[in-house]
Amino acid sequence: MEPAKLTPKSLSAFQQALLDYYDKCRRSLPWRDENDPYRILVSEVMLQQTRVETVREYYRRWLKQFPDLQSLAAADSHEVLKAWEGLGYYRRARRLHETARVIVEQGNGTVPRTLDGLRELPGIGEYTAGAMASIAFGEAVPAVDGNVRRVLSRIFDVSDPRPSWLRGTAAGLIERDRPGDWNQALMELGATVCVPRRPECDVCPVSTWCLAHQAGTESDRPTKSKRSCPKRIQLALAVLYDDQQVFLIRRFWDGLLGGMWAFPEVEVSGMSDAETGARAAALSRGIGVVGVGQPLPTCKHRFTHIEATYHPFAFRSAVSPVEDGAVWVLATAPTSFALPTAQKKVLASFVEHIL
DNA sequence: CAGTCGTGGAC
DNA sequence: TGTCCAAGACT
Repeated sequence: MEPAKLTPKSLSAFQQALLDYYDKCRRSLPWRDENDPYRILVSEVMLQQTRVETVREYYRRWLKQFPDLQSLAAADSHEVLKAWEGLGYYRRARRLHETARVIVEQGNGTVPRTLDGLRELPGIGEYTAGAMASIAFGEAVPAVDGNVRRVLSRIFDVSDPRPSWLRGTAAGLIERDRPGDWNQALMELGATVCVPRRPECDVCPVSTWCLAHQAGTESDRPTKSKRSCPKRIQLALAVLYDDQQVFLIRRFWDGLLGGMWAFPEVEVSGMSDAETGARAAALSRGIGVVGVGQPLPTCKHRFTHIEATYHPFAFRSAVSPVEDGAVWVLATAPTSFALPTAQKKVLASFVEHIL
């Protein structure tokens, strides 16, 4: 087909081409062909900044554990966090839990049906509200995620589209009969064909109308922002143990890994090895440490904006009564305690070297 | 508004 | 190896 420009006159052909592609080629996903607002909600929150393949299994287990809004609203915070363990961005779990409680307690269990109503809920931003409103309730509103941003940036050959332009443009393209499918079709195209690197324009159903493809600029659209390099920090960490038990504390709800269980730690960036060991020992004050700390191999862990190097030390101790927010658990099976990936690494190292 | 907030996979 | 990125939200 000859190159064409996307105009009000050609819009319906563009819509038809993309929806045909979606109907024919869409991936089979557990949350597709689903009209339960709660299930749509869970999938959308899990998918925030997280790959489809990662979400699949979490989604399945989550619905088994929390089959509806009521069961989630009634759940314990730590139980919720444990179900989210390993997914990352743990504040999402807390906000999803809050949202469930708000809907059950204030909304009588009825999920808001409009974008504006959904937008009020914690953890539901412009994208998620648009996705929910269009997919679950058929409201003709845009849902601009990273995929849609890339697709529109290429179709209109805009290097750095502003959020307001994206919303307005996406709103003007919506196929009014199938808003939910339309938004998902745009995302599906971005996820499978109009991908960041080496887009497959030769099989793209809408390349005819793509200005970037016509100009040969698709690889440069949208412009990739240079992100700041992660901060490097050193952390001393204390593994207090007695027989097979280790000591964990619950992190504060605010901040990194909020609410997760972890070994006591302290930042020691720039300090000497001796000072690092001393700071690790200081972490165990008051817990009844018996001997000196045994250093474990350091391990690196990369967060989004932090490159952390952990310096773990194992201290033989004695199980003693602990206050709220601390616990002794079996090192080989800390079940029911949500542990961050980095802490699991340290725990595995401890089990291997000390136990 | 630029920074905060995880993790695993692709290349 | 490092680098980028993935159905963002919130401050």
